[in-house]
Amino acid sequence: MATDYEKPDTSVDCVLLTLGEGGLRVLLLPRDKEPFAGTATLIGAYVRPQIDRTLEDTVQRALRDKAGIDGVYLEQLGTFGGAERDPRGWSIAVAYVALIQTSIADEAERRSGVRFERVLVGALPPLPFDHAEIVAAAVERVRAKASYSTLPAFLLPEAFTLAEYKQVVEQVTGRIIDDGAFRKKFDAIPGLVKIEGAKKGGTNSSGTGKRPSQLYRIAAESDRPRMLTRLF
Amino acid sequence: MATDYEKPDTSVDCVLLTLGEGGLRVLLLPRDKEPFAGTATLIGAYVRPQIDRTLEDTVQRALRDKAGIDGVYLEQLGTFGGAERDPRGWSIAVAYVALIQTSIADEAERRSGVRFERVLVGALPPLPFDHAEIVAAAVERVRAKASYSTLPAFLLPEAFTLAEYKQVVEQVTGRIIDDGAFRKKFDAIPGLVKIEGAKKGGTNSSGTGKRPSQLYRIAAESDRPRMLTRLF
DNA sequence: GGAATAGTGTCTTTGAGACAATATCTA
DNA sequence: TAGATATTGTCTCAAAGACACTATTCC
Repeated sequence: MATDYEKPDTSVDCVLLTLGEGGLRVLLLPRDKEPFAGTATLIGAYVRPQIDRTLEDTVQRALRDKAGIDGVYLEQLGTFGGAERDPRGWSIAVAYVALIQTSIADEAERRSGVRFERVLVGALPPLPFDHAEIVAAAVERVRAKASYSTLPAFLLPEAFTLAEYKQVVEQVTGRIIDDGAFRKKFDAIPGLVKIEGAKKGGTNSSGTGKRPSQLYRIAAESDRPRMLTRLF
Repeated sequence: MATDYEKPDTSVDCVLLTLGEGGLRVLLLPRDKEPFAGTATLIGAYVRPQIDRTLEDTVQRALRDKAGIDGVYLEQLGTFGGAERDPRGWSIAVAYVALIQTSIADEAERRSGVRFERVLVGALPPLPFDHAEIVAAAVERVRAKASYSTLPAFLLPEAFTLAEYKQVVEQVTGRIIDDGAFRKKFDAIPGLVKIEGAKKGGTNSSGTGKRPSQLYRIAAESDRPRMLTRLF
């Protein structure tokens, strides 16, 4: 034991992001305890030294226990601490971003009975504590990294087309990218590889796509996004 | 009070960086307590809810009390937590980077009697805890931001020449930049402004510079680095 | 063949880098 | 005026964006 002073409460909070109608969505769950019981919030947990060995352990435990989600891509976002952020007093929250594909969220709901509130990041309801600020930071981070890393791939299924990847980048950054330009860059991205085989149906809205398109996947050896020098 | 579980120790650690012979240097101080008493370490302090209102308060307090340094530019770096990093048990350290000009460090030493160990970031001695990892992250951060923000200005005196700024960028990034190219970009950087007046002596090693050069300073309204889209 | 999307090629413009030329100071 | 650094201008090359063109599939 290292100090005689009172210690702040320490927790983690996870901004769970996925794609949905209209773009990037945060997955929220109703709080089960006071204060703000019943209100939709980020998924979090207190750090429990007896159970967790690392901070990421705490996050994975929270996701597993509260959301039925296992082993996803995590990125530390920042730490929010102070006397004001929680009405109960001084607290520290280490915030993380998690990116999952939509089907994982669907499965989790089916298997563990949870019901996510999936809200567009641009239309957040009022959130308790400083969770609105945390979500804003998460969106900012994802937006930035969408342009210079392979992070968007973590929002997509294992196999995805170039058009789908492009659509994610466009949705997240809000910029429309020229198809030719995108394709040139895309081919050169390390960390993404072609899968031999094509895909039917196309990615368009009408559903009745014509020419099938090449599928890609994240290179096996990289379970985290590859950093690159400005792509799009 | 929010949990019945034991809480981890929570502290902040500050990577205090400055320029010196050979480039970027970390300022370390000998620890005054066990474990590792006497060993050079980062400047840190336990979070004290009774004293501090925010995490930055804790950092500023540590810098003031232990290093005699006041009100510097701070940037949160990341949070390091887990069961292994401190032999005393589970702990969390929120790490910050602080950039100061050399003269501030000199003054602090003169006024408060502390003696910094100023080590080149490329030649660190063995550091206790996970401080080596924290320093590495800090250097990485500064290196990256040197190219797309006005962060290097925080390592320089209030007034500096273009050549001095360029030298910082080169020292930090390790790349040599063409003078003409640098100048074109530099002129366009918002957040830096000309001071009407020149400077004698030049910036060269021989000391006997010839033509004086224009001085610049950080624009008054910005006490933090301006983010830009890739400069150098 | 027509419709619709996938993928390629080309042209133009922009900007970075290399480097030459000029400017301004001190001694 | 010589020497040294500051500052500007010009040329070249490569990448980015716009956009036209070809390819492949389903109906």
